[in-house]
Amino acid sequence: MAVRERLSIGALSKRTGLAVSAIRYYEAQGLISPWRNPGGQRRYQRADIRRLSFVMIAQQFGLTLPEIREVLADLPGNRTPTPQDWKKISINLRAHLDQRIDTLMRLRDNLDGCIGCGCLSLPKCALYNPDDRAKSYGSGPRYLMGDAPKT
Amino acid sequence: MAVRERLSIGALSKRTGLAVSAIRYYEAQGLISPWRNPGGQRRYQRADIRRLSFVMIAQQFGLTLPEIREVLADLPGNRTPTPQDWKKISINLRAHLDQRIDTLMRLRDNLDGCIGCGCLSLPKCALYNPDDRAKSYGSGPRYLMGDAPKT
DNA sequence: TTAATTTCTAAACCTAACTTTAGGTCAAGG
DNA sequence: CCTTGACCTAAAGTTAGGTTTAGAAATTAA
Repeated sequence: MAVRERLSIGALSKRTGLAVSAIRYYEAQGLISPWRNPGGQRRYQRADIRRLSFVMIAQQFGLTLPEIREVLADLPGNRTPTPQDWKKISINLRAHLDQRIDTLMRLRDNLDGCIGCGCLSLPKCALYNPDDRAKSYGSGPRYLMGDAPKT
Repeated sequence: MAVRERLSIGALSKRTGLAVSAIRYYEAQGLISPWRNPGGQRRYQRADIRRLSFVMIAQQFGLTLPEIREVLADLPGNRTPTPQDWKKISINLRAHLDQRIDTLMRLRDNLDGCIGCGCLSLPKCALYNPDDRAKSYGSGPRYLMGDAPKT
């Protein structure tokens, strides 16, 4: 409730390590909603430090910003995650992570079977399994990722 | 040596599943170097099917196109990998993959230790370890990835 | 021989997640 | 009061890995 509860964007930047421009960008993406002081400058609560920390951690787990926004939006009153919220969320993050690890480990197993084979035959080689490709826009040939080109 | 050894870009596209535009793009990135017929059209060898297969597989291992180019460039005569080359290369790819898996597994271990904690304190939380961040341009706050912004 | 495919180049566009820039406003210290 | 330094917005730029488009030339099929 004290005056120092209200952080400027620069102060929040220092506390979280995020660039000021990144914080504004997250706002544009609907991840955080500060209010404004009479002069039009953004003012944040202390809880927003945790909110942004959550965003950064969730990114490490491979969530996109829209996905993170949804997780946050599902919290009652769109609040910053409490320890109780965090418990539920982290179980989901773990599933996310497990899947990524699993995919990579299968790839590794296949590689072990292929060392020395060198066939690189696309129809036959277990190493080339499009189903296992990490799905992401902007990386890797999209054609093979289920997004066929026009011609 | 027969005439059918010389593939057009469309034929190569069908054999590899890559879009024609992707093949041209790889050429611009120095991953493949076809010669031209009298009319100026690209002509490829059969070995180029394997070369592109290698590119696709290496991408799954998380190598960037410049990295793949270097691997290929290290081969004598910049040739397409033979089974012998492949053996050496695949041992390197495995190390690459092991590291990625290791990073994710450490993240998972930390998450397990944190479920129910919910502190989300950046200075203290093991979940927030910038060293473990996947390094990639265009994703994630660059500031924390060692690429400090101007202001 | 003509029509239909392919192919060619160069440049613009796409996504995600930001950063940079330009031109102006606000706030705090001396 | 005045000068910094922090902040504001909107738009454009960045990166990787491609795709799309436009207009022209080559090739193939009928």
